[in-house]
Amino acid sequence: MAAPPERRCWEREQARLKAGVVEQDTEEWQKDPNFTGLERVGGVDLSYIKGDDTSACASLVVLSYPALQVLYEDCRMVAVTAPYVAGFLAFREVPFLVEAVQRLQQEEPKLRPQVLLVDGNGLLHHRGFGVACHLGVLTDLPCIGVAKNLLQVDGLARDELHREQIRSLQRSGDTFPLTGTSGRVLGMGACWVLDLSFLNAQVLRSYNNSSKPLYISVGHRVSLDTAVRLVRSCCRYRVPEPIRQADIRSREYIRKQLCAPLEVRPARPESKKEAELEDESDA
DNA sequence: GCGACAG
DNA sequence: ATCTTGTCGC
Repeated sequence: MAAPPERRCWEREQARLKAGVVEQDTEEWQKDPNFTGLERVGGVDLSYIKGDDTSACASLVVLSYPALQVLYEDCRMVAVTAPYVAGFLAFREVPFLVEAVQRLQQEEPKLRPQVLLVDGNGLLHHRGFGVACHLGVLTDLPCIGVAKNLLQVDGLARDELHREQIRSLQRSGDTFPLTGTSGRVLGMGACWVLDLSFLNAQVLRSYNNSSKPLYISVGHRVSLDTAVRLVRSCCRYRVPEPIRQADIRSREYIRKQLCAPLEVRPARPESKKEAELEDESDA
């Protein structure tokens, strides 16, 4: 659990970093209706092991645009220290994501993404500084927050109004603003994978009832409008391709990681020859 | 005061 | 985040 002193420390850091957030388009391609000039879109994600709250796999992928082919992939096991607390996700995940970006810039500078899609929120956050803002400021990359669930902040909740917005969305086929009690638009809800015309009416109805929107918000150096347009153009399925690929690959990496120790472990308690065995099996 | 709460 | 089976349709 997060003790009060730690929490105050976090908030101090957030306040400091927030001063660096840019909520406007800063790149030329962002102002183009077709994103001319955009060639690489990055996605980041962490996957966790079921009962283990310290081991995770951090992944960063870079996709070509607009083809959305994987150009770069980096998966790495990391030791998570901060617990998951809603509103403090950045302090749990961001350090490893920053490392991944730095590794990419050092090893494959030509593959540096021009924008990052982040699993989580940006301005749609209790203090207007979610993980997407955090990562954007620390890497100086344009970032967009894409959450699969609504973080209830500033009066936003999964209430009747929210459900009605989702229903109306399926008629207009577009997006709806996430307006807080303060009157400020913190992000946009969207659900584009609605092309279910091939289903019969019965199934279509149940599918619509269970369909969930995406929650898109500004992270850094991008306008909300551009963020929504870009995420939409990256969606083959509900989750935009960069994040989806990062998610798939980090999960797969963990799955293999989980199997590996089982082959070595039952060998023997002696430690000397274990290193040799591991060397051989790795090669 | 209690509950709700991105991944 | 993670645990899980089948089922339906292209």
